[in-house]
Amino acid sequence: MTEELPITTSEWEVMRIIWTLGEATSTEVIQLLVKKRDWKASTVKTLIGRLMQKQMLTAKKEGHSNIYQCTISERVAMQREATRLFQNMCAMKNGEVLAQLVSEIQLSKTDIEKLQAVLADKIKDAPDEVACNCLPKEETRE
Amino acid sequence: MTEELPITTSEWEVMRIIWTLGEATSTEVIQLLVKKRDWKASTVKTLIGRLMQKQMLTAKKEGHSNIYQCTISERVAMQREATRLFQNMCAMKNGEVLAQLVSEIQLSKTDIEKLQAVLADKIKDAPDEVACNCLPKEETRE
DNA sequence: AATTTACGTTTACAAATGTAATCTAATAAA
DNA sequence: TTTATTAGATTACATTTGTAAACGTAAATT
Repeated sequence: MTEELPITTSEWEVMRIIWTLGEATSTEVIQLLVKKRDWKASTVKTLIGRLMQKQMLTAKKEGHSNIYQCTISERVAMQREATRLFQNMCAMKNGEVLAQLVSEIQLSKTDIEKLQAVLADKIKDAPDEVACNCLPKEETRE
Repeated sequence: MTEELPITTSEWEVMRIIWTLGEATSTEVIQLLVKKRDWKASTVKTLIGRLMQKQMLTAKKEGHSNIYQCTISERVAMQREATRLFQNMCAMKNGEVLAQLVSEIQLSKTDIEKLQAVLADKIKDAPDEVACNCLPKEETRE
């Protein structure tokens, strides 16, 4: 039973650091975020505390202090956010939005090739159009 | 100076209905959301009120009641959300996440072709890899 | 005309979030 | 060993969000 508590925007900053470092002490996280976000040390401590409660982080004691690790991979967390977002938006417009997004963000050659492969496969049984799912039922404007 | 107030998840439900209908009375929105989300009429009214404050909706008087319209297009709103999301996540992993996303969501043939065109163009000057931007500066783990 | 209903506005209230100060116990420095 | 510093835990507090009831006035019904 994986917990589904959402990670907030601020908490996300903390997670990114620990994901990237693999593990980290509060001091390390604080240093980086004080620089990046201009937060007070307390703020970062609070966020770490909340992430512990949400079980997004675990800590192993190292003398007096803790070393924190993430309980979920960055990939999985990102995937969840992205999927959740698109599921809450109009299915009919997802394609266009995605196209625009793809054109905006940085992608490596490898990323692009992977995307091309996925698309080449997907186009085989793609529908001619995707219906809008913004209204419940088949309520239509009369 | 377009206002940048974020639309919350609940408010988003209201917007989707009005976007789809083009314009709508509170009664219409209430009917649909009571059905879809099981909210009380009051709740929907509150959300409409907040969206008015955030200037995401405008109203034209029609007798006693109002007819609401969105001040921003669904496409643009979706685009913003999607862009904002990806900008807050690891640039290095965006590609993989996107690939997974593309494989999961519904896309029409046309959508796919559009994506393919974007990618074909983009691959020309794509970098070999995209750097992780989760840490500020060039702090590296020593 | 009297009454009920509908619609917009105001008020309510708990939980989540952003941001932080303070307290306490342990460790390091003097 | 006394003192200063650190690190985690507790408390704080304003704003936003989710969810809704109550209120006042215009409109529709009786």
